[in-house]
Amino acid sequence: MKIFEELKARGLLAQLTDEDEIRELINNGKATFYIGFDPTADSLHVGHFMALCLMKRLQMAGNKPIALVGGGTGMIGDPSGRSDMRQMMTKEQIQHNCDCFKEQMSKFIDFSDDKALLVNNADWLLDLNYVELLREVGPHFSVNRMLTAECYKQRMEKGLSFLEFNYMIMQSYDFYELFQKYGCNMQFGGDDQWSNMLGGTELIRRKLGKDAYAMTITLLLNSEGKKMGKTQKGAVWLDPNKTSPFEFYQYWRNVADADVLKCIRMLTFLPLDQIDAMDSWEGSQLNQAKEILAYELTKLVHGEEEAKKAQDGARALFSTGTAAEMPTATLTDDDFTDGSIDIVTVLVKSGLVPSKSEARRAVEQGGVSVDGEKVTDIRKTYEKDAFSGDGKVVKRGKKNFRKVLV
RNA sequence: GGAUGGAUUCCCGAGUGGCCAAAGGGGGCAGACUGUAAAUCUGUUGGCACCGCCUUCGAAGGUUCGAAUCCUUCUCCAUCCA
Repeated sequence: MKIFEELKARGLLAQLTDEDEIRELINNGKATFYIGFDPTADSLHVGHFMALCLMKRLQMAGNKPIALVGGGTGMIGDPSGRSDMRQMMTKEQIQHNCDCFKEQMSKFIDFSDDKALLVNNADWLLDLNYVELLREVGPHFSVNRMLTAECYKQRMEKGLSFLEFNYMIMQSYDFYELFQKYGCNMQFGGDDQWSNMLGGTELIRRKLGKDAYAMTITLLLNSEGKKMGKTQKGAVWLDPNKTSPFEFYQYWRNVADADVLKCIRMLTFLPLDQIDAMDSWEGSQLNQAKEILAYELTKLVHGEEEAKKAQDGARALFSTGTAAEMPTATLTDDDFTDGSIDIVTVLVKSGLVPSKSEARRAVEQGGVSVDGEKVTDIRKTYEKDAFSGDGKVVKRGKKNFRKVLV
């Protein structure tokens, strides 16, 4: 099976400008393609991960990827699919985020020997002259048509600033620039980028009279239609300091039944026939598929060793309630009064709850246990010695554990 | 620049002088049931020294015994006019 067919079978392809041409190019390793990453945070997240995997797959098939970090476009902020304006970032922030991106990307993509490129659009966008740019590309964009673009739809109701309106032009200019400089003939990206990407192919056609192609990846949505990779606390990050391998593992271990196979298909590198075999799994067997998903993804992002640790930790934790692998918290002398500490304070200090009120509530509702024993009295106290040695395993709810040491 | 309407707790959205830490819904959290799933049911959802106190209803002032509610100024947003 060729790469194009594989991508299709995995359900990764959303929209394409010219299916036959794109198939021809990528199946024969003739594509030089780029994917843009806007530096909105100091770490990549799951959404970026899909794009990186796509790059990797295509690179393995002999195509040349260009990873573009949006040091320039980040100054503007992409309005696509957003209902309000992004907070403006300072140049320093953007630069910092770009640096972080570069480091994380190099773990996935092989940039050696010119096999892939890493560029920053700040290098050409920041020096543009306003009037010159207007004259150069302005005539090729129809405002009427831009306004009907899907990516502005939500903003047409709530208001769209001129700043953000220009995002599409900047992104189009990127493609135009890369096309000329590196012979980049394709752009890939998330499905929400479709209109921005088309802007680029149009610009190239009008300015240079040449063809370039665009293709989007399906957005990873769960069965409820929400974007995956988000938790209550925010995104699931690829940076182990922001989302620990254990948390990362747990996120995927806990996906809904309806979403497991889709995730395995779209995110992992497991062979398709193996995935097809899982298609008929149900019940507890399907539960195993979640373990596979979690393990495979953790392995891809954090390496085999971390994946093993996370898996062993999780298994032990949910079967016996004890394990070496779990987040720890250390109490200091200041946390104890007269050598003892109450359960409410333990919960807060360990980071299991954000406030004492919530701690109290958790205990009162029977959601707290220490070393497997349910705690129901909010006045329960512990001596300092109790935490010495291996410490105590404190649990809030079903899935929140913390080993508390002294 | 002018006119009108609006800004309420995580989100949506009631509340138009005391009964308001603020209805209702969503979401979150916890419990039961389970498969670390979904659905369902129950409880809970500002903080703390928790039958009490403190801080919250865009911001700052003011009226009042008492304000999310009334007045003044300001900021931001939406719609219409220019």
